[in-house]
Amino acid sequence: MIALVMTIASLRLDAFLPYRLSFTTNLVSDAVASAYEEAFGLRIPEWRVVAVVAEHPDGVTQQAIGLKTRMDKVTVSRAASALIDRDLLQRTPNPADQRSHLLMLSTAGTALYRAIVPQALALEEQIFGSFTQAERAQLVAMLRRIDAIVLARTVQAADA
Amino acid sequence: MIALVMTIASLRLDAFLPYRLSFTTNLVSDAVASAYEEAFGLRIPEWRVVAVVAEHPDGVTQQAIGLKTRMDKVTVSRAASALIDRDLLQRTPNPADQRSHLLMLSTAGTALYRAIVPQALALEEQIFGSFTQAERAQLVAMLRRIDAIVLARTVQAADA
DNA sequence: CTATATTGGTTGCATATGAAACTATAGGAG
DNA sequence: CTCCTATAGTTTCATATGCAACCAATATAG
Repeated sequence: MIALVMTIASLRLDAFLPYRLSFTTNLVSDAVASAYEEAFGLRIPEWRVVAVVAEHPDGVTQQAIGLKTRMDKVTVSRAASALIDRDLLQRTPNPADQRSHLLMLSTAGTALYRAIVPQALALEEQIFGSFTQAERAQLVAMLRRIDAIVLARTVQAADA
Repeated sequence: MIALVMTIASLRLDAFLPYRLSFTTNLVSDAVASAYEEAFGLRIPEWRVVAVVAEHPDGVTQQAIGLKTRMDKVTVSRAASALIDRDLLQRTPNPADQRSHLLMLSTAGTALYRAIVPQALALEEQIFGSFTQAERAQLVAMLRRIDAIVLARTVQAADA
């Protein structure tokens, strides 16, 4: 006698990778966001702009920031103007293109950045402290693999 | 002669784990969200509610859904009413507590769910197809470790 | 039993986010 | 050059999200 087993395709949300990813990220982002907000009055997009600008001592355009972080140009624009209003960021003319400016940290912005970095690293340590360096590298590698796949998929979709 | 090396704490946003996590999740969530939206007219919170309800054939309360998914009760409430408006979800009285209802899928809701699951799995396959089962398990395990740590941290903070 | 505190869920409001329209500058094509 | 198209950035508007206030039902203290 033959046993015919009908399997209905099934899914446990709890084990569904996009869900798990989102679940964890929300937890982490909330923790990070409230830490920055509380300690420095920065929102996440602002912190990101500060970080990217800090990594480009010769100045970056908003467009470059948006490209790198995949933040919407509106988000970058608002984060930048908030930072400029607080004198943490400076605009200097971009000799190569007058539509844009080069953003650099002001003295105050540099000081703020120097103050944030240790706290950011400490927070990362609090969360990932139990991960070995190998595990962290593994996690980052997997995330980057996913990035590459989804980005390729998106480009494909845009072509079609 | 002693070389004194001053190291300023430094951080590359690109290698900062909370950032990487958020970056990847945004990519994946956008892809998933547009797939569901396009194919079924569901937003992510709605899809999650459908999925959780499907896993509880005897009914679940909104509160239980919120607890499990960590979605805000407002988000759950709105997702549920949208689904009820579309006759995908039914409310039945909760004998144990008259403030809440037990949510179950309607016939149409069950049919929708059966149609979504294969697509959701296919999408997961598109994104994670190059991951072995071991790698997927590893990724999920890491994410759950992070969840546990952040949740513990949050509870601690609430106590303090 | 009442009176009070708590909890499930909804509604209202305030904020965050992104798409689309717009402005100003750049970069060709003729 | 002049015209046309494309791009950097801002503004406007529509939508998503979550906190706070609220209502109704429940649990607890006296």
